[in-house]
Amino acid sequence: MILEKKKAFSTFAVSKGLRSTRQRDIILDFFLSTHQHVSVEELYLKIKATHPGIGNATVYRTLKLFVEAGLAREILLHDGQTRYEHIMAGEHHDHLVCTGCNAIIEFEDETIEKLQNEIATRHGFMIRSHKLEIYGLCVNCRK
Amino acid sequence: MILEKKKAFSTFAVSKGLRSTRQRDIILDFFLSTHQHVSVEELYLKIKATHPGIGNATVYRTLKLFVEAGLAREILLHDGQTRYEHIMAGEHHDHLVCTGCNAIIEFEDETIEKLQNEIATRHGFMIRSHKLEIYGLCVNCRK
DNA sequence: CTTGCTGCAAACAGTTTGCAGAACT
DNA sequence: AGTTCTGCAAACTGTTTGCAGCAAG
Repeated sequence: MILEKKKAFSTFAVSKGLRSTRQRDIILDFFLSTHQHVSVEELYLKIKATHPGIGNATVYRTLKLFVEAGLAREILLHDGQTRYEHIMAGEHHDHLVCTGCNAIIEFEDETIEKLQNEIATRHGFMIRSHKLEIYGLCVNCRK
Repeated sequence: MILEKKKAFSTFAVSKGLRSTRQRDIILDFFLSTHQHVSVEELYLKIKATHPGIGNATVYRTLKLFVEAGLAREILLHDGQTRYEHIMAGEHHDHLVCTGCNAIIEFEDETIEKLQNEIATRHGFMIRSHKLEIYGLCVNCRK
C-alpha cells in the first residue's frame, strides 16, 4: 500500500515533468508513515530530527504536490494549522473530533454519502469532495 | 428576529458583566444585516465605511463574543479567512460550496443529522456541534 | 472614580515567495 | 548544460495582544 502510493506519486511526477529528488522521497516516506491528520509543522519537525538539512518551505511545497497527485487531502480543523490526511483509494472517512483531548475518531457512513449525493443532485450540484466533522466529547472526556 | 438577537446578546452581556458600548451595538447591527458567512475583514470594511473610527481588533473581539453568546458560529472554508455565520434558533444548516464561483448554498437534512447522532452514540461520543461541507461545482459553473 | 473597552501599532503564527546555489536529467 | 528544486530568510496575511486613553456604570 505504501508502495502503491510511492508508485502513484512517481507516475504523477513523471507526467508533470517533475524531478525525483532526495527531499521528496524523504517527505513522502515520512508522510506515509505518519498517523492521519499531520500538520505541516509536525511533519517538518519529525523529518528535521533525522534530516536536519530540510527546510520547512520544501515540506509545504511538497505536501501541495501530494494533494495535486491525489495522495493527500487538506483538512481544516479548528487549531489554526492546515493538516493533511492520507487518501485511501476511493474511500472517504469523516471525523469525530473531541474538543476535550483533540482525539480524532474516523468513521464512514454510506447512507450519509448517499444522502449527500441526493442533496447535491437536487441543487444541480456536482460533488467533487466533502468534509464532515462532528465536534463533541469522546468517551474519556465525558467523564 | 433581529430584535430577538439583540435581546439575546444584551442578556448575555448582562449575565457576563460586559458593558454595552456603541461599538458593540454597531458591530451587532452590521453583523445581523449581512448575508451569511461574512469574514471579519468583510464586516470590518463594511463598518469602516460609515464608522471610520472603529478598529479591526474590536471587530475580531466582538465576533468572538457573539460566538460565546450563541449568536454566531465560526466556519472555516478554504479561503484562508475565518468566517462567521448566523445561528438561527435550533436549526443547523450545512453547505454546498462551489469551487468555481465560491457560491454557498445552504441545506438541511434531518436524516443526516439523525445518522450523525447514531454514529456518535456508537462511539460513545457526545455531540456538541458539527460541520458538513460539500465541495463541487454549482449549476452555473458546471456548464 | 473604577474598571472594562477601544484604537492603534506592534507582535505573532502559519504560510508563501525571491533568490542564489545545489542537484537532477 | 540547462533547468528544476532546495534552503534560507524575508515578506505576507490573518489574527492576537499590550498599552495608554476613553467611556460606561
